[in-house]
Amino acid sequence: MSIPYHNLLNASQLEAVMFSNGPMLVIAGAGSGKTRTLIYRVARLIEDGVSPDSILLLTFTRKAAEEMLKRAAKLLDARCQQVSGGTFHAFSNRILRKYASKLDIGERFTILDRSDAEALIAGIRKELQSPFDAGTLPRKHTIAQIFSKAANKSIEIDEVIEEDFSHFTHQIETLISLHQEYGIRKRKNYLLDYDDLLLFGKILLTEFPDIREQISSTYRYIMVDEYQDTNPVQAEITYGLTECHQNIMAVGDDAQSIYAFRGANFQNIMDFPKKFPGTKMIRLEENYRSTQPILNVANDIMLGAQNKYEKTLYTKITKGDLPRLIAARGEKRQSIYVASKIEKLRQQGTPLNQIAVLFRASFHSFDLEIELNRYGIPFIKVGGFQFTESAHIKDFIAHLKILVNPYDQISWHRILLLLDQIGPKTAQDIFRQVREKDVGLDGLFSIKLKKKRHPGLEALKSLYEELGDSSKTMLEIGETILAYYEPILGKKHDNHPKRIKEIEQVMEIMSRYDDFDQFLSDMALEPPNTSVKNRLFSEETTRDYLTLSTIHSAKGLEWHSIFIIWALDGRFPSNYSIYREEDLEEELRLMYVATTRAKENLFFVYPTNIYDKSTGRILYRPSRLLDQISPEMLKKGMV
DNA sequence: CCAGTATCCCTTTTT
DNA sequence: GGGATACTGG
Repeated sequence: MSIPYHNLLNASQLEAVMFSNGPMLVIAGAGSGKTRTLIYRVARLIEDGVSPDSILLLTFTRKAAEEMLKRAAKLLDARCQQVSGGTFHAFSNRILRKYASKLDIGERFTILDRSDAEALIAGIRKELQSPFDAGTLPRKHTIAQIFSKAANKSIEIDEVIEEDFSHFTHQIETLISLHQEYGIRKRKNYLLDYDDLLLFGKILLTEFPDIREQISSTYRYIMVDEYQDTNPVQAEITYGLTECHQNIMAVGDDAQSIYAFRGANFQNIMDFPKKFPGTKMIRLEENYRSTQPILNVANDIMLGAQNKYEKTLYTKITKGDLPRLIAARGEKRQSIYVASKIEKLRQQGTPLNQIAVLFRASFHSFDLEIELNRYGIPFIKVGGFQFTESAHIKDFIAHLKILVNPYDQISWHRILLLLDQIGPKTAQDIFRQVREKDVGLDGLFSIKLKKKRHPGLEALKSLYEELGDSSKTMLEIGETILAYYEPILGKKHDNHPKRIKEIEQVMEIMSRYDDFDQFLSDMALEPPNTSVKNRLFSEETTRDYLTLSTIHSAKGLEWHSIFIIWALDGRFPSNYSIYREEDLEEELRLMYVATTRAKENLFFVYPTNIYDKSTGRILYRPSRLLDQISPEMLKKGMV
């Protein structure tokens, strides 16, 4: 073997890397070299003659998978890049396209993102909302949340409502029929939401033994990263994938489970050895990332949790500065403190790409972004609103989507509402006609309406006439659509040059694809997620960016210096999550994840004298999640 | 049946 | 500060 594994890995890591066949569970504390272990195992398997395309690496984001395989390739050779990797959703999407006929879902189905799903729900909601109802139905956002929770936890709608939304119990009947109708409509029009991808993927693997065998003979070695954040459906998929050969390596850390809100259950980790008898258990506890003072704080934070496995992180890096807890008088001072401190760190030689500012919710960084601009500090922001969710991008993409799936009701609706003199009723009528004719996009050309002239509709017809009868490349199609859309955009928004630029960026991404199906899937499942860029610096002039990120999006990453802002009681944890024990524990784990991202410097910063609208109180106390930290382990300050 | 305006409510995290 | 809803005029 060419790689000197035993020189490069500690005993437990080595054991995991050398393990070959059968089930293995690696419980890996934060910073314990979990990613490293996965990478080395990929390399080791390939070096031992396992074919790279028989390995499947399931991770939380595509980026994580790509990053790992790139590192594996560096370690061994380019073969590692042939390993299949991605999210459960992306993997399900792949097998569903291939075996669509089995489930009768149409291989060119459309993936509904969250707002598409909500739009579909809103339509049905309107139809169902009768004047005889006692109250109004929950808003579309809430309804989608209920449906999604049911799907992800594999339970019924009424259970979810009784457990988490008991104030809607009186509307359970209506919500159940709304859910049924939602399912019918998706099926009829070849639409799948995020949850359907997993659900149908699971069905494929559990109810069709022949397909399960085909798939498992392709993928002989399954690796699942972040297993603590899988939900019951994903667990079923894992079981299905490995039933024939039992070659499964799951890696996770119960203390870092932060996705319970979407059905994840770290019970999956506990159940693993029961589900796979003879599981090899390996624990990685030595931390290679952070200094001991940082780990002390992290360990103390977890003291507050009831539901956990006793575990204490330790490191050989005993020296280091004490983490700081800074009170700032007001949000502005918080922003100024953070920005100036970052500037100072940069002057002392820490590159910006080694610094991150983390926060609980995406809007927490708004004020800081202004301050960073003032200081001329370039940054990228990860998490929160994606630019693919903004209206103009969705409009543009909708025009492409109906080329692939002409019965995509949501996209039709979007496109038609852009036109003058067409509102919800007319749009619905047009879609109904297209759908009933059942001749694909051609249905558009024989629409009959009461009004004689519809200039907008005529323009739309000629757009699709142009797109229909030629052998245009993807890019040319995009340009044609943009040319059509630009005047519409101009009428709707004042800042349309900026929006056009963003659409051009999307076309740039599109030009790297060979077919629309893949492009559209990726836009829904793995959109480019670095949204806001500091406009003072274009991408070309500097590669050194500060990172602003939600804690959720920072999972698995590390930086030299970390600032956790809005560490204010009432914001993190928010007032919503302090009532239920399990909610509060998830916040605690979230704080734990945030602190363990830091290698050398850690700053908790909170503004004081913040008026809270929802309670009418003034917030001034540091986060209760920090209460368990012994006073001597933090250096306190005020600015 | 569309489009514009006034009013009330809630405000997380992601595939 | 945005979204859903209700109401009004065309």
